[in-house]
Amino acid sequence: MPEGHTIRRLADQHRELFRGKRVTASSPQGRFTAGAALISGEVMESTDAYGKHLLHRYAGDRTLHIHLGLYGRFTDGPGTAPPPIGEVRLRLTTGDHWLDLRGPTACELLTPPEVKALIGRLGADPLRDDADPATAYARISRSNKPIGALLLDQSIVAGTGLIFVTEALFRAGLPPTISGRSLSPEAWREIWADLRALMRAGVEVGRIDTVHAVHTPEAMGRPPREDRHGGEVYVYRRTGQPCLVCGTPVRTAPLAGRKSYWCPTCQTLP
DNA sequence: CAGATATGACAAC
DNA sequence: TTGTCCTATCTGG
Repeated sequence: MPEGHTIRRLADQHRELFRGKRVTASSPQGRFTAGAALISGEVMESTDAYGKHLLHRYAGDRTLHIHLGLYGRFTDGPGTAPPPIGEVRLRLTTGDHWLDLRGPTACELLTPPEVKALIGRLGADPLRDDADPATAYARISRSNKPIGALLLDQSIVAGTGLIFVTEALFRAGLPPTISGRSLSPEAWREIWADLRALMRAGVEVGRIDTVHAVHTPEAMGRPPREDRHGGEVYVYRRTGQPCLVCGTPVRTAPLAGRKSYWCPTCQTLP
């Protein structure tokens, strides 16, 4: 669920729902009671998304910082909120709409300097116009680490997760294991532009579809297929299945504590 | 019903 | 590199 496109959509949705409104906040689960008390009754002024980090800004320089991690989810609905089901860390209500948050890695109030520090340690976000891809490439081209790990490093590129990285490397024809040092400036330009296009499409559609969302010759005429994550992909989590382009079985291997997937035929050395 | 798994990140070895 | 955390859902028995 949560790569950068999801966070951007949530920021847009929450802005639409709550900006300029006085919200009531609570923590039915009890793990954010003190924080909820501080924002309850305040007016939400704006929302923002930096990489995978979601910010709700309230009057009085109070910023709610949320990071969904691997399991975090929001649910919402119109009208009055139903009795909380499960572990609801945070509930925001206006009377017109309610919003529940479960399972986040982070749900905390930050001071302005803390917000600045948070944003400062994030790399280039393909979904933001203020992103600086040149600095990201400077880090990449200086590293011996595998490109797959570098693109997942949020201090280099922010908002990319395993699906976007895996799929962008497939589309670039590069295996996830080549070193950052071996990535040419041209290859980086192509990957950066592709990440921007793929993630923007993800924001539009609300799911990741790297096969159809951005036009590619091999995707022509292929009907969309629902995956577990709600989209369609070339190689992510398709271990052993035939590559959609050439038919070679998709391979997998550990990568920086995660899993990489690639087609050994389509993704060759630069 | 136990166990495995999940689009993430961090601390501790 | 391994372990830990946060929660829900899907699998197999």
